[in-house]
Order: sequence, then C-alpha cells, then structure tokens
Amino acid sequence: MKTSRRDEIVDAAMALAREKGLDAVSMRALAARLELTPMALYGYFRGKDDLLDAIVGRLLGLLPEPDPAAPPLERLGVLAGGVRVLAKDHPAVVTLLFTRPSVTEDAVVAVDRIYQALLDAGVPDAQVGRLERLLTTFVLGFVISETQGRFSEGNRDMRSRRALLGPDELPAHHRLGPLLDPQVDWDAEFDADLADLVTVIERAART
Amino acid sequence: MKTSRRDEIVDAAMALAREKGLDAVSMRALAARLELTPMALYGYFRGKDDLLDAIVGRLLGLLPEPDPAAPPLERLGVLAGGVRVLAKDHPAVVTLLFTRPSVTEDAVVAVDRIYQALLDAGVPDAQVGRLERLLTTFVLGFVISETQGRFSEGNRDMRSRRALLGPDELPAHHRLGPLLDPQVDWDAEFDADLADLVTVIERAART
DNA sequence: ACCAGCAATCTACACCGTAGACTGCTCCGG
DNA sequence: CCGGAGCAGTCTACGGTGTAGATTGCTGGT
Repeated sequence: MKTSRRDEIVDAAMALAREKGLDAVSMRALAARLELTPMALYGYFRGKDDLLDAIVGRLLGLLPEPDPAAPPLERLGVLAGGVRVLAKDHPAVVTLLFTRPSVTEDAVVAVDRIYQALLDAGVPDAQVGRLERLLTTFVLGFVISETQGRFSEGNRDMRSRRALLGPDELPAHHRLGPLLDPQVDWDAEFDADLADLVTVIERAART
Repeated sequence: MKTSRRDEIVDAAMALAREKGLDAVSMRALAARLELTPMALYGYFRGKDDLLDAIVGRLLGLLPEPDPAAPPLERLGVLAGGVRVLAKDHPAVVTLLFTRPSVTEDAVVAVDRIYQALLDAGVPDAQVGRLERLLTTFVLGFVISETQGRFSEGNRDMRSRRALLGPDELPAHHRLGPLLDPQVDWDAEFDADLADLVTVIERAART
C-alpha cells in the first residue's frame, strides 16, 4: 500500500465533503478532483472504507493536546471543546466519529489523555472506564446533534410543534410555552452540560 | 399517497435491515422481498427518504408509555430503558434516530413526556429544554455506541491497545492495566450512567 | 540491456434511486 | 350498459455507485 499521497487524498476528500456533503465523496468524484481515474485511488486505499477510516484518523489527529500541567478538569474541557471545534470545522465528516469505531493511534492517545485526567481528578480506578465512555458519548452526541440538525432545524420550531397537537397531548409544551421558543446559545449550553458532568466526576472522585 | 400497505412495507424494511443490515435496505431489494417491482413502492412513499422517516416513526411509536402516576424520575428511567430495548430489538435502524431529525407526532409526544417528568421532578422551567437535550443526547449516544460497536468490538481490546504504544505514550492505560480488560456489563453501566444523570437533575431541581 | 516494481489506466459488472410513460382492473355516475 | 376516473402495479431508461481484473507506460537498479 503506497502511502506517499495518502494525506493529500484525505485532504481532498475532506474538502469535497465540506463543499458538497459526505454523500458527494465518491471514489469517482474524489478521483476527478485529483485529476485521476477512480481506480488510481485503490493504490492508496484498500477501498472506500479504508478512505473513510483515514478521514477519522486525520480528524483525531487534529484534536488539541492539552497542557499536561493544567488542572485535570481543565484538560477535559480542552479536549471536549476541541471535539466541538472539530465538528464546526468539518461538519460533514464528524458523524464518522460515531459510526466508524477504528482504533487508530491517535484515538488511543486521546482516550489515554481522558483516562489520565480522570485519574488526576481523583476518580477511583474502577470508574475511569465508565466515566470516559459517559463523557465521550455525550460530547460526540452533542456535536453531532448540533451539526447534523437534531437540535436545530425544524426540530426546534416549537410553535409548529404545539400546533401539531393540543394541550391534552402535549401538556408540558403548552405549559412551558414561549420558554422553548428562543433560539438557543449552543456555546452556553455545551458549557453548562460540561459543568454538570464535571459535578458527576467530582462526586465520583469523593468516594 | 396510498397508505393502506405502508405499515406492511415498513415492517418488511425493518425485517430486511435486521437480517442483512441497513445498507441492504434498497428500494429494489425491499420490492423483491414484497414480490413487487421497485417502482411500486413509490405509490406508498415519496422516495427512500420518506421510507426511512417512516421507519423512524415506527420506532418511536414502539416506545413504552410510562405510567403517568409513577414518580417522575422513574418515568424517565422507563423511557430511557425503552430506547435501549428498541436499540437491542432493531440495532440496524437505530442510527436513524440520530441522523434523521424528523418531527413526527410520536417524537413530539415522547419529548413532551420528558419535559413533563423534568417539570414534575422540580426542574426550573428555564432548564427543562437543556436537560431534555442532555438526557436524550446521552441515551441515544449510548445505545448507538453499544449497538454500532463504538464500545465493544476491537475497540475495547485493551491488550492490543497497550501493545500499540508503550507506557510513555499511554501512561493511563498502563497504570490502569487489567482493570480495563474485563468485558463490561452494559446493563449495569447504563444504569450507573442514568443514576449519575439523575443527580444532575436533582441538583437542578434544588435551585 | 534487461527486468522489477510502481503509478495509473481502461473496461466491465452488478448494483443503486427514481423519472416518465404505460397497462390492466375496479367501481361509480349517467 | 357505457364511459371514464382512479388506483395498483409494470417496464424502460438514465445517470450514478464501488470495485475486480487485466493492461499500460515509466523509472531505477543491476
């Protein structure tokens, strides 16, 4: 497997995804953008799956490296924020983080940093694994919801929701009323969620 | 748009997904299973997207309805557990819950039940929206990670992780050592995570 | 001069979603 | 009894997909 131009091809794939969406990343379209024939790509990647995994690898490599001297909870914040920045910079490909496991070197290193931060925060050894999964699950879920439209879109058009069904079927929607309407400050919400999860970590650290 | 056989077709699509994976649910394959021509399906669905949305609708309709008289936090547990059961019963299609927003009636009703439970638990009105999103994001993320292999698979083969890089690059992995190895009891982990999130809700309710 | 190995190509296959035109059938109003 | 509306389903076709297999041309080493 040639490796020389792999990075260049992955770059082109990510650019293509940004411009036209992940679905537009076909071997043919990607080859055309690189002025190659589709089959030329198979010299660098075993197939499309391999290409997508390489994109995941690149994404994880872009994660910031928190200062090891910083307080552990701050390090976690840096990593979480980094994922979110990644999602904003590469919204089309960020779903791959969820759907394509893949244990690249970068992924393992990132997980290790989270483990270490949890340990330094005083979390008992037996709970480190679970809390790492809790944290990453939430962070990935949040950024994907945010970029993929599960949060925003018509999904949060509350007026039309209330119009869909009456107060009998949707008591809480009608009770909360306009409180649900204003557009949300997602930066603030992400921070608030993280703060809540930090209290979970601190509670675990006290036991 | 005919509606008579829609349910039957959605059933067939979900069965096909269970047997051969979501990718195998093509209009052609689905039509063949129903002994129809592909184009016959277009009498019942505007297109493939419409079919997938119908699957999401069916999934949400399968959510359990918690006893409105039960304590609010227990109601939340019933809903969360229901999503997880859904994921186990229909692992191939559960990703659609994340990637296809869609505001069906069933979806709005489910969200309203969560709002109501949070309100009943004493959460201030202004925080209900955020905590609903926090909860659903985590629950969906968890069940998808579980069924899609982000948790299990080779991803948790810790021995090979530690073999990948030395103690210098992965200090926490080596420090935790065999603690990370045993296969996890996901039922217990899900319950523990939910318990942690309940403390977050209770904290919000105290303010 | 030869040959190995590499980069890239061409052709071909089996699949995909779906637009558009069409057939046969059933049922209902005049 | 006839005509027509409407419905269920079919057929054909277009432009797309991933990729297997065989083939070309080039380049560097012996």
